[in-house]
Amino acid sequence: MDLSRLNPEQREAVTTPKGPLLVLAGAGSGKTRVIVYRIAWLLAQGARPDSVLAVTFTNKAAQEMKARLLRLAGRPAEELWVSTFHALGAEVARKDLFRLGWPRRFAVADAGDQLCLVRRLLRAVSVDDRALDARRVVAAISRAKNAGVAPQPDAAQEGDDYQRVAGEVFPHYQRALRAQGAVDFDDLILLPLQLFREHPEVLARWRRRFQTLLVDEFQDTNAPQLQFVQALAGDRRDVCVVGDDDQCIYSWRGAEVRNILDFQAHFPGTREVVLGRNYRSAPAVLAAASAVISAVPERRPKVLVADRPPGVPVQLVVLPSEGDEADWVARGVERRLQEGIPADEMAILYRTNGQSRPLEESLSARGLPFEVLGGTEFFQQREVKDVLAYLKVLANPLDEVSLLRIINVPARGIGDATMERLLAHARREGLGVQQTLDRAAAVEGLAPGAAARVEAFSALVARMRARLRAEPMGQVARSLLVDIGFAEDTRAGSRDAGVAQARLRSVEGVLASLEAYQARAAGKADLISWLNRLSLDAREEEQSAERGRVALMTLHAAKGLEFRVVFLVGLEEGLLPHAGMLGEAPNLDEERRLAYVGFTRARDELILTRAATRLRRGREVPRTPSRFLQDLPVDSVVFLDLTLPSPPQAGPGQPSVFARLREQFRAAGPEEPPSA
DNA sequence: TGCAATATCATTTTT
DNA sequence: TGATATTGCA
Repeated sequence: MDLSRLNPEQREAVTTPKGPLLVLAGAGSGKTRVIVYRIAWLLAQGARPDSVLAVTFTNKAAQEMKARLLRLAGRPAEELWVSTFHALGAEVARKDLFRLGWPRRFAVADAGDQLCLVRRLLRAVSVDDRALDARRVVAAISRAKNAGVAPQPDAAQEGDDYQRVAGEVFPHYQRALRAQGAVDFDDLILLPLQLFREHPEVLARWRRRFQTLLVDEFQDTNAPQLQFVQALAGDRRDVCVVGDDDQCIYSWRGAEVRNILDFQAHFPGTREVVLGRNYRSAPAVLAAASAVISAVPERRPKVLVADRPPGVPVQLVVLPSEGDEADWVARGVERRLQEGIPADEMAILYRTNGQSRPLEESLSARGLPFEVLGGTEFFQQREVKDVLAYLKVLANPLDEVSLLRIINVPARGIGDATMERLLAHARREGLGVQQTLDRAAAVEGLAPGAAARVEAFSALVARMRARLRAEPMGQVARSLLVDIGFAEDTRAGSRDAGVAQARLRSVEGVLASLEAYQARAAGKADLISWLNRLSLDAREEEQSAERGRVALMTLHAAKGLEFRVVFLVGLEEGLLPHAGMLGEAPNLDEERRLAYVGFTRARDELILTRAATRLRRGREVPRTPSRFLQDLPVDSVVFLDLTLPSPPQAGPGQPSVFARLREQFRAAGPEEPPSA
């Protein structure tokens, strides 16, 4: 085992004997390297590869880690279990969830399913759903579940309507999920925990299976995830966790920085190693990043020591509009490509997914190779959702949410009135929706024509399910879409032939992914596992496949990655830091950590941009520079103002740093101070 | 019931 | 602005 490429701290972390170990690793200090080497070292010490479990936060990180392990440790690494919390939870659930009353093949409800379900329940509970944002109800339910508390209807907190509504809907929500044989994302952690509690033999089995645990990005774990780790670790307590409190960016999802800061308390006797030498970033990048993060009050102060020769300074550029911003970034990408920097060594990062569009347009216009990572747009297209709903219905007869979605898509004469009667009948008779459909003729008050259409639909579904048992599922899916005239309907429904084409291409993408899975899984491919995989691990193919492209992604998605050149766009108030949801104060410290994560992705060059105006709801709105820019160290940053000259308006109460920026702008040429 | 015109209204991050 | 919900009409 060659440890010569590690520094003393890294070596200590890698070779610390078994037992609880906390590695506090600053950005770029070789965190992943330490985990990978430690695993290799454990194997060299005689650990069985299949007894080692490494947990990461995202699938991207898991794949990356696995690849590095294969390079370092060779064949044995194939047996290692590298997984995300949720994928691991799904695996535990898959084996034993039936003990808690779920069907053996349960489905994972994704965000869209949750939303539809909650909407339906809100209506059923007859809370006036108009005034309520179902998404916030979903969020409130999730928050309460992860806090380990059922949402309380008797709101002690009168202030929060959503908490009250969530409390009211929650029991129905849980019941409905289970009735559909489904679990949500939170359940993928919570239900295994319940299994562990109520069926000790299940826990014992998994403890026997995994002798050694390693967890990356531990600062982003929430309470149930910590419990999960504790449960698996047992008395053996051979747990190594790695993380950086400065990079905790998921507190909105219940992440507890305290999990890492109080690790000692959870695992007494923990050895601790601090990695503070930064191998990744040029000093100017590091200086900017440190300046921004050090304004966070509650953090473990740490100094990242740069280990590289000075590079180019960080650039901060102001442009007139978001279109100009995108163009300027695209030009920058083009220039660097010409200079020989590979496309996949560059990334464009932003706070929100919506910001990718102008960038995509500008890059396309120049014919530059890029890839948007992790965008949700694909799965939000109506056609994609419809097709997936069809497949879900085929896979899971209990999935009523999906059934209701597609029963009249394409329009087949089953309208609201018919559905009302069917659902009322089902409720009265205590029947499932599916059963009711099969015998629609028996439903009173239903026009014979309508009943016939319903039964025809029901027969279609039954026919497809039957074919699924004998034929490859990709083939069945295709023939289903032909049968229902999906393509024609899509074409008819969109004015523009090009748009229809694009939509059908998306659907083709879904089918292709299904067929790829089928080919990979050979004989034992089934629809439910594919769908669950899709929810757990969306877009896996694209992610690893695309090389040689500039990556576009959110700051959250960028965590754990690094690039030679990073463009971070939209450094404006309301965007970074984000304005948060109406009524809810944004967590400024978290936004700051997010900026820090973005900055520290850059190895050689960091380019920050902002636009003086941005289109918002079609209106051009003036923008204020991000407050984080005030903290940039002037001697590590060059400022560039590319807005059109206009009379400077010195607003009162401008922070003093803007005065300094203004000085620089004057010196640099055409000027325009950041507008207030 | 289905379609098209009109009104409304949005505004994070993700497993 | 552009996506979705709702309404009004055939």
